[in-house]
Amino acid sequence: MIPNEELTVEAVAQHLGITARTLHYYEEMGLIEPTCRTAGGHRLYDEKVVRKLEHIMRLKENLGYSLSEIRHLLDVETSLDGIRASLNNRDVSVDVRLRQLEDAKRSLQGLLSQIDGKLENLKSMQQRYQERLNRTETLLERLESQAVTTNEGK
Amino acid sequence: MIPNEELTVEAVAQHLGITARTLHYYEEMGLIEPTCRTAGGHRLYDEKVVRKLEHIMRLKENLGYSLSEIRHLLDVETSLDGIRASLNNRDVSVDVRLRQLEDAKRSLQGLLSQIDGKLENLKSMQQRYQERLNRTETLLERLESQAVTTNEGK
DNA sequence: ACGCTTCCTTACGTTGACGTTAGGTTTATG
DNA sequence: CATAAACCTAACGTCAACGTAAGGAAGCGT
Repeated sequence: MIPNEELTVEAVAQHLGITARTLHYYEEMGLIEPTCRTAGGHRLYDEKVVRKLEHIMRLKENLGYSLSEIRHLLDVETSLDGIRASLNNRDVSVDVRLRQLEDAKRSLQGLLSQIDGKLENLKSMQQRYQERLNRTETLLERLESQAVTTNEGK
Repeated sequence: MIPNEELTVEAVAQHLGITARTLHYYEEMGLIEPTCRTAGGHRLYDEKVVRKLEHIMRLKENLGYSLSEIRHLLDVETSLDGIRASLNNRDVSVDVRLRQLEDAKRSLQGLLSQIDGKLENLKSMQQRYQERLNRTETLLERLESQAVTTNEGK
């Protein structure tokens, strides 16, 4: 994959297994932006947006987040990056940055505790269904051997 | 919690943090059934249904399953229980049972691989956000000490 | 230059999972 | 036994997350 390649909307959509409409919708919702447009107005994306979209899809599919919740999280992340980038900028007061950082911390902690909860739930479900599968497999083997002997008896 | 207690629709809903409408809807979709009705037609549930509902909610919230997917899974589970219960019933042919068992096995394997995938995804997300939180916390501490010294200098 | 595909914007349609009335019945309680 | 609270069925409303269609412009291969 060539870096800085400019991808059309269909290219991105196909790569991610979604549709162009979804990209447009995410743009409407303020989740993504095309990196640039052609003279005629066609959208062009780059690798960075693709990674962001993969991130969005993980948040959706693994945590069941709504698009507005995802937007909030992305805002938190970019806010953090912004603070990091402007650390030696005297124009931003320390107080403002402290508030932003504490908001970000709370958001991240909330997210992490949700992830922890999901992990626990998933592990117990995994165990439960693994046991069920094991029982099913032993039962299946018993019935298979029974079917064989039945056929042999013919 | 007294076993075999008969719970009204509101009691169940409150216990689970959902609404009566949701219970009715799940009944419409074939996910649950009240264990019985009063003479006047009011629904009554027992502990078993409550556990089933908790199971349903886990499938929804942790795996993002739709109600029809959940219905399918529940059907598989009851089918398995049915086979187990009628093992010494000669009326059911071995062939039929074998097919049902193999279907069930496939469904369970699919579910388990989905769970595995989610677990992996969640773990990597957990790591990513944990690192982000750590960086945020160290940054916060740095800024806090900075704010303190600034105030001291006044 | 021309045809075909891709993309644009705008706008209405759809689907799942409930929420919300409405009008009438049942059940619990003083 | 009356009456308020909970419940019933049936039906329409809602919201997020897209799907789909229309009419026109842009890109591109030859």
